[in-house]
Amino acid sequence: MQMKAWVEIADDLRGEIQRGDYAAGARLPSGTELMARYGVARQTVQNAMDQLQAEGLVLSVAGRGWYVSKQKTIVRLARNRLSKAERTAGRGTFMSDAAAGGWKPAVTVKVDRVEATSEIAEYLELAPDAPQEVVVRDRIMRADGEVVQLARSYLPASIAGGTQLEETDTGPGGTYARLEELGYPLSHFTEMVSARAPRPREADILQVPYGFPILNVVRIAYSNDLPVEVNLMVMSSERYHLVYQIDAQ
Amino acid sequence: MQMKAWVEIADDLRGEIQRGDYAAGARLPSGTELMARYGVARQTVQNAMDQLQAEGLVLSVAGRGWYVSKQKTIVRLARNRLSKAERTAGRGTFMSDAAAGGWKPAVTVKVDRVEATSEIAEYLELAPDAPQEVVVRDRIMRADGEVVQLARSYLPASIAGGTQLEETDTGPGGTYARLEELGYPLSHFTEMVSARAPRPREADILQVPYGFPILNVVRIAYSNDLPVEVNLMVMSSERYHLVYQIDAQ
DNA sequence: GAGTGGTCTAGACCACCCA
DNA sequence: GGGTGGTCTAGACCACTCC
Repeated sequence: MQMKAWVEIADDLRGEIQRGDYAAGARLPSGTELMARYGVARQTVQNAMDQLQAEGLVLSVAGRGWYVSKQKTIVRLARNRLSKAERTAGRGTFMSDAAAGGWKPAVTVKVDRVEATSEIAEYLELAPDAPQEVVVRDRIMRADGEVVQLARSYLPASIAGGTQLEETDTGPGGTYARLEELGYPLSHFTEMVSARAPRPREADILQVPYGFPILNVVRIAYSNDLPVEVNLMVMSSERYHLVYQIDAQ
Repeated sequence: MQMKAWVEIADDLRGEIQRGDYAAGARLPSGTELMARYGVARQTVQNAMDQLQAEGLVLSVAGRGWYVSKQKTIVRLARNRLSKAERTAGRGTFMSDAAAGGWKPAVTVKVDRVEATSEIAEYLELAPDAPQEVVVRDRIMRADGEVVQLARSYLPASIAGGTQLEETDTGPGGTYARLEELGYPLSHFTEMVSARAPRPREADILQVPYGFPILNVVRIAYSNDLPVEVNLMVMSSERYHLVYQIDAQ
């Protein structure tokens, strides 16, 4: 009936999970059992389970079995995480989320200085004849020890060069607080959200299954229509749900 | 060196594509060629290509070959797509996007009336003792004939029942214009964005490869803190990039 | 008819877990 | 040591495209 055998198996198991036949955390039938039940080869069962993992329903534990994944506490990005109030309260956005979500944040930072790629130059609206040097802040964010986000920020060297923005620790309130002190009051941000499969390297770092999609966010910070920072973020879609509020005007 | 053979192949080809060895639209080496080049089995090459497809870099054409996917025109959702100006101009949000993007929109609609699930009741903040009946508007959106978005809206029957919101055609300005006429001026919207692998059925409808992630958006429309509509949207992450603007306050 | 991508099978090997 | 998930191979069949 079905064109693809593994689709039928995945549909069956998904239905059973959603109907509550298997509770969260429960162990699913083993590969050998499923091979017998459906009369298919090992790889076909594997394909079905890969699909359910990519959907976020199932978690595999090597040497033990497949388990119905528990609903992880989702991390919400509220509107006011970018508010001036949070900055003056001395919190960066990630710390702000952590405080709201109740988990223990940790960040490792690496700072560098490079020539902007054409993509970055475009985001920062650097004129072709202007200096193309940018400060790069590379960050790995952890929640309760687990890697949940990779972020890479670029700031024009003409603004950030030689300031605390080139130190690993940007101090209370983070990058945005320092930018405002340097005479660049922030007016607004744009965030562009997209999704894609992780590169194998990203999947390893974020500790997500290979097919599991990641969210890609490009945030640009503006000071009166002048772009002062662009931040490329990659996060596990299992851990993050992004929330935005829009006025109806 | 690499643990997984297909990861190495995928990394190689990704590098070659990004370095520009293969232009957009160009044909990649065939399966037989890659099997010979890397000394691996057919399935291993297939796995590598599946990965590159999920990343959105490669497109397969059955019976012809693998091609570097062209950068599709991205559909941007600007802030003012939900603005009052667009509504009074007689445009729904999808029509608004179409006008901005320059493509030909088409929508098929199915309307129904059902009991709210617990998820929907929660979004609409329906009290347990209040009537749970909701009007469901099921929509398939096409851009230039291609399916790009599935949307399912729920409105409390106490608001939408017996009105034009239960017709397939909601008239100029769409659902939101009618809600305002019915005495529910819109104050703001919340959008919650997440990503996941499509269910096989969704992948077929949206015409995306199986591993290719989809964006999941839950939009709630509020009239002075009263939720009047919840809209569950599913869209191909290949076609959609979501843009939000946030004030720095 | 030859070549292509896509799917499935049978069998093998590995790393891991648990009794 | 036996069971588990994960990966790879060799070979087969199918649908499709192009000549």
